Amino acid sequence: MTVPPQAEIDARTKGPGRPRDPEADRAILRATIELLGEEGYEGLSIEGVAARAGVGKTTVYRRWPSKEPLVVDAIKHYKSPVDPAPPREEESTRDALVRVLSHFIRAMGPSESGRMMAGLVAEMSRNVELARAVRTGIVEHRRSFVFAILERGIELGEIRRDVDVEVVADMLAGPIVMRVLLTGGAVTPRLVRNVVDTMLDGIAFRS
Amino acid sequence: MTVPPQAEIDARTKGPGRPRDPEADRAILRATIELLGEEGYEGLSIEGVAARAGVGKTTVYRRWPSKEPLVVDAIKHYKSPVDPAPPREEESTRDALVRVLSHFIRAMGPSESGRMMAGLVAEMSRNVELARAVRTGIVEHRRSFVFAILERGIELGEIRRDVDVEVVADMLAGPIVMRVLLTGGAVTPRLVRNVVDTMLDGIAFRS
DNA sequence: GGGTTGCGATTCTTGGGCGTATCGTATACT
DNA sequence: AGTATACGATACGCCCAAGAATCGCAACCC
Repeated sequence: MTVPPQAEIDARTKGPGRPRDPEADRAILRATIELLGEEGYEGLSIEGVAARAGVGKTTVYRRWPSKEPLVVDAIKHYKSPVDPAPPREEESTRDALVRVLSHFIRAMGPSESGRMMAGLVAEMSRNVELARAVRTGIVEHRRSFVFAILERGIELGEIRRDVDVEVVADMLAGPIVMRVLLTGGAVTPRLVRNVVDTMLDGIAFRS
Repeated sequence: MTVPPQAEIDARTKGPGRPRDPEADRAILRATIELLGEEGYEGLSIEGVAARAGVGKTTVYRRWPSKEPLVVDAIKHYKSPVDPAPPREEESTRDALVRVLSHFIRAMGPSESGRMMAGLVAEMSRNVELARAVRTGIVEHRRSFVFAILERGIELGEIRRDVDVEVVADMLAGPIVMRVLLTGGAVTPRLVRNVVDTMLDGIAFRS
């Protein structure tokens, strides 16, 4: 899924005059993501974005009319550096879950999207457009990897057929999100293994 | 645990002059909580708090020097309307978990602390004092009820001894928090039962 | 009753971001 | 060459909140 920037849609690529610098688009979107993590949505200013991107305010306003469309666009273009690999043929469901969640904790690290997500949460409860962009562009994308592994596990007979994959996915990601956003607790590979094993085996005592 | 307001600590309750109106303290703290949910931490203004509380700006500044101590104090005094009842003698661990999590989804509703928590998340990643107040005053308080039930379940032999109660508590609350803060999905009693049963039984297929 | 402090309301200065306009320069099309 | 648009930089008026100061009145102590 490749989304052309609103800027490119609006920009007349034909006709006279100096063409827009595509490098400016990239620098602005990158600066927006960075500052979202550092300042949050409310604290984000167009002036700050322009300064961080090394461009003039004019260059920002020529492309985006205000903060909201800019942030929505930045989120649409945001990609984790790498997606987790699909499960290998011989890989067990447990190992695949550990692997994809380990990938997730790196992606949610403070230098990655963790701080950015925190900066967006407050505004998401007010701003429907923004919330939709985050959900479809980031949250659903990441949950889809867990869905795939769980459904494959059901096919393989390693996972019960009656489980609700959405709920299980949230139970797997929940402790990581809780720690990153709320408790500030440690997010380690050990936590991931613990979560996966607890999820597979349950907590009920069996005699 | 009762925390006297910073205002009361500072206020000279003895000596000459008109005493401070304790109703003003309560109105200010309540307005702060309300506006945190509506505007978020960044959007919260002292002027807005004074207006909502029906007091003058002077009355706020006489008690708190700035926004951060005010919000920290408001959180320290924030109490959910009611805490969940402790587990009854004959109650199963499953029923107790369903009951306490059902209580939790009400407490995290939009008219309760759900929006307030969303409004705080961004600032918590920057503001250590605020983060500590939220964690010790709200998050830990609520987790403690789940801890108690899990540890009781271990005593009763209904829960395995080797589980990590912190991780399990986050796995139980995770789907609720994820939906409230990120996905906006439905938070229903059915979800709670689903989460608890999935947690107890696990998802691994057993022949 | 005099001294002291709290009250709501209002005024004032300061600071910063918004969004527009304008500059001289750069780079494209025709 | 001529025209049109983009560029970074800057200046501008506007608005809003911070935080201090002041006012007349209220409530408490001695």
